[in-house]
Amino acid sequence: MSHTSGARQAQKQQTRRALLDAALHLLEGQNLSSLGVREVTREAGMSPAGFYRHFRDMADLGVTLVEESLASLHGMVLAVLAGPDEAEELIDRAVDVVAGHVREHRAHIRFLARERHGGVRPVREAIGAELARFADEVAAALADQPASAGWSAEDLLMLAELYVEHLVSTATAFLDVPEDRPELDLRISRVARRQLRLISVGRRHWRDS
Amino acid sequence: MSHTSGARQAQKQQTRRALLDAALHLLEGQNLSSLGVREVTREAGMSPAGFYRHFRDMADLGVTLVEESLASLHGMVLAVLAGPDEAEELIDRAVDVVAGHVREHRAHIRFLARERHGGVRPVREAIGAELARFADEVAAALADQPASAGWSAEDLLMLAELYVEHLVSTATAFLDVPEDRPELDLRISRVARRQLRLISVGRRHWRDS
DNA sequence: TCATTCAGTAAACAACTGTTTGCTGACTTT
DNA sequence: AAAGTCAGCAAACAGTTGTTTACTGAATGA
Repeated sequence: MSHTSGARQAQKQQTRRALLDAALHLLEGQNLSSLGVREVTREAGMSPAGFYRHFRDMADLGVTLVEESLASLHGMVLAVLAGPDEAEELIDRAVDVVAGHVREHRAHIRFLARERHGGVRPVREAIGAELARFADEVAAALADQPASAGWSAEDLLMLAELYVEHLVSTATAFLDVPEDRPELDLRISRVARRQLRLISVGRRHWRDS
Repeated sequence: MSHTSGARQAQKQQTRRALLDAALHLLEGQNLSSLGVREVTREAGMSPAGFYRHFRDMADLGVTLVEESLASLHGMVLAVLAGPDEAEELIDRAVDVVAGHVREHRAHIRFLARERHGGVRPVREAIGAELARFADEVAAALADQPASAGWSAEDLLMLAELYVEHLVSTATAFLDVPEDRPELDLRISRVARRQLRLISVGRRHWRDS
């Protein structure tokens, strides 16, 4: 077994990163299914053949990007859940965290939105599976809240899925804001907060049909 | 001005349709940004040059597909809204209509889901603009319901956007069901109904914070 | 020090791409 | 019946593509 750190491995990781960054950059303007090996290596400043020292093919690189993107997204979900239990505060915090996350990881989030239903099967499935995992985590967190007393596991999951779906759609809404109209961010935040509040009202009155 | 019907125009429309169908078929497995002119004409059984008698380029064909797809989707939205006012019935009806629509227009709906955040700007924008129009229509329909008494226009729109977003995500959930697991449709319907019910509970208790 | 490993390269492969050109022949108009 | 229109075609254009091959030379391990 070879060491993972050495001048050798370090160099390799560095050009691997260059490939991933080049791909991520190019993917801001196109889909993974139209991204070419030569295109990426050209952008990364290396020869086409070098690509195959790191990835089997483009779908392989895509799956790696999914893992990266979802790792940061996962951090965000945990950050939201770790907040206060009180509904109002939690909602404000959640929307702010999403807005900040999109601002700081634009390319990754765009990639996820674009490839979630995109034309590359393994990538699509990796995203779907991970979003399902998020929903499970959210459901588990909800179960710990006092407001969930008397809720069935099934209903908790359906609520969690509603939250995750809302999170995703809010994130993509932020994404679609043109660079020159940053004031739209405020409207998105306001609407998202109200929608979450409405859902939380529904949650509070769920039992008395 | 030439007649729109004549043996001439009829033939033209027919091969135009063949091109659109061929594209729609190929787009089940890839993104518009990777779809080639030659690929489409080959599938449609004609020569590459013929393509340009009908479309300026692929993005142009894509926008045409958006119009088609959204026309049928629009019909669906109207069908949902035209139902009974009573919440419970309306929810059941809405979910059934979505399920049926996805079953009957799979390729169109998949295309919309795939290109909504896809890499072809004009297509993306056409979809976004039309979804916004749907939200406006839903908001207008909501305004006519007695349950909306005392609601501001802004809140009605935020509720309508929540509904539209939920409709879209339900439709894509149906899409992702593998051909050999049709029993999953039932779970999706059940969850979607409960989520809509929860939202409608929130709506009913919205005013008393 | 010397042999080995291996990330990155240059070159070549056949196959593919979008688009333009001039043409043909069936339809349409006069 | 003659003249005109125009959808679809074959061929050619200059590129591009993914992938394999044999190679180089610096980092590694003995």
